[in-house]
Amino acid sequence: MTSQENTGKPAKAASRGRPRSEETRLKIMQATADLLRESGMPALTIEAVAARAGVGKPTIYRYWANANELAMAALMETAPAKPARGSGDDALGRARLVLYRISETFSHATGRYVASMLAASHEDSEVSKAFRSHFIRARRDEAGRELEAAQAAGEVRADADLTLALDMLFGAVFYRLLMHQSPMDTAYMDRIFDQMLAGLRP
Amino acid sequence: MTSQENTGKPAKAASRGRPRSEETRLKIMQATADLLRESGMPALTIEAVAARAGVGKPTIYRYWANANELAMAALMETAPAKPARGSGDDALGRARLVLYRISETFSHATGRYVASMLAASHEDSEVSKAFRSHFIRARRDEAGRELEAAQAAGEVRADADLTLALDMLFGAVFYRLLMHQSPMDTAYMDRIFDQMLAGLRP
DNA sequence: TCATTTATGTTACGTTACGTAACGTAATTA
DNA sequence: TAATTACGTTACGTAACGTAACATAAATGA
Repeated sequence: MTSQENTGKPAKAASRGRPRSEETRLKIMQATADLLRESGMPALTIEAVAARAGVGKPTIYRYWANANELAMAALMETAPAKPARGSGDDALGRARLVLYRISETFSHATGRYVASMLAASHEDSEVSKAFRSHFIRARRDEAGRELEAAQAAGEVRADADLTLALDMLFGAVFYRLLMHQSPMDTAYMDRIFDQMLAGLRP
Repeated sequence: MTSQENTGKPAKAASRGRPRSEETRLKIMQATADLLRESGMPALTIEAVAARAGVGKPTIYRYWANANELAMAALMETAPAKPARGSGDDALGRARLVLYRISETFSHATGRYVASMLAASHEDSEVSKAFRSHFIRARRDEAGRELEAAQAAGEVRADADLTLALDMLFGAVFYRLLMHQSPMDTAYMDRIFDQMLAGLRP
């Protein structure tokens, strides 16, 4: 059994032998997150993580295929993308909140890593897919549901292309973040959102 | 003199000693582009490039600081982002052409590398800046000029925020490319553009 | 209690690529 | 001809890779 397609959280089956130590897993995640925050991706070597976490190299390789996947796993735990529940009064307001939340997530220092790792990972390992889903797909779906609700309520044109609208909303955020390196604030998010609405209103 | 901030094309001064061999430079660029296309970024080691190009390692290090910069330099030569001159009848039509051209550039196999390298490079070396400018800034400015012309001609609302519009147009393209991994065709570009226009028209 | 199974840490190993230094040679200018 | 700069070759120490072998620890089932 290779370590190729492993998310770090084993499939809980096989109740037979010695169980996977959750403590060890946490130590690895913590050491990874720390190293990443302190010294960035280039410093994130398996050997450094092993040393810092006080675990053996083979233990790491058993669950993650390379430093990249390790980083993704740690970022998913460390920088959780919380759903934007709360004070939205209407569907459009809640969709706007999702965008705010996205910009929060990615504006922090570690968020930059998340963003560029998302962009750089073309391989489709389990971890890679989970990473995408965790940080993007889930947010996008959330915003999508709100836009659909808004459409049902007549606040958005019935023939509007919501998929396209989502591409443009999320696209602007990431584009500004990755290509521009410009700051993200809620004022900017509002302008994006309003601009988009101008084209969507009945 | 370190090789730190070198674009590969020396500042042509110092007519004193033996001149930089353009042939050697080309061999390095070619080998880099080939390796990148055939086996991807992980295979792009300085040693491999040196061997393939038939040059010495130190020669490469004299002009590029690392494999990343080497790749960027090669991509700038190999996958030139041509300006979208031609058959645009009006300003908006020409802006649309720029978007087409962008999607062409990035839809090809090597374009994917360009895109993810753009996203991943946060360092601000000379090469990195040139890379950004070559593939993004220049295109964006080009499209921006057309939108301004359209605005002056009254085809776009006078109070429209063009910077924002450009973020959304370009953002959608890169978002779809990098985060979605979805195909880009002119039909999609048209939908993006039309959607945006819906919010910009007087 | 004891055999079996699985996870872990340690140590060790061969391999690859790094980035630089030293040297002799080639190409150009003054 | 002397000075200068570029190039290729060889060599070196270092870092990290990824894996193998081994002994040990922790759980299960008979």
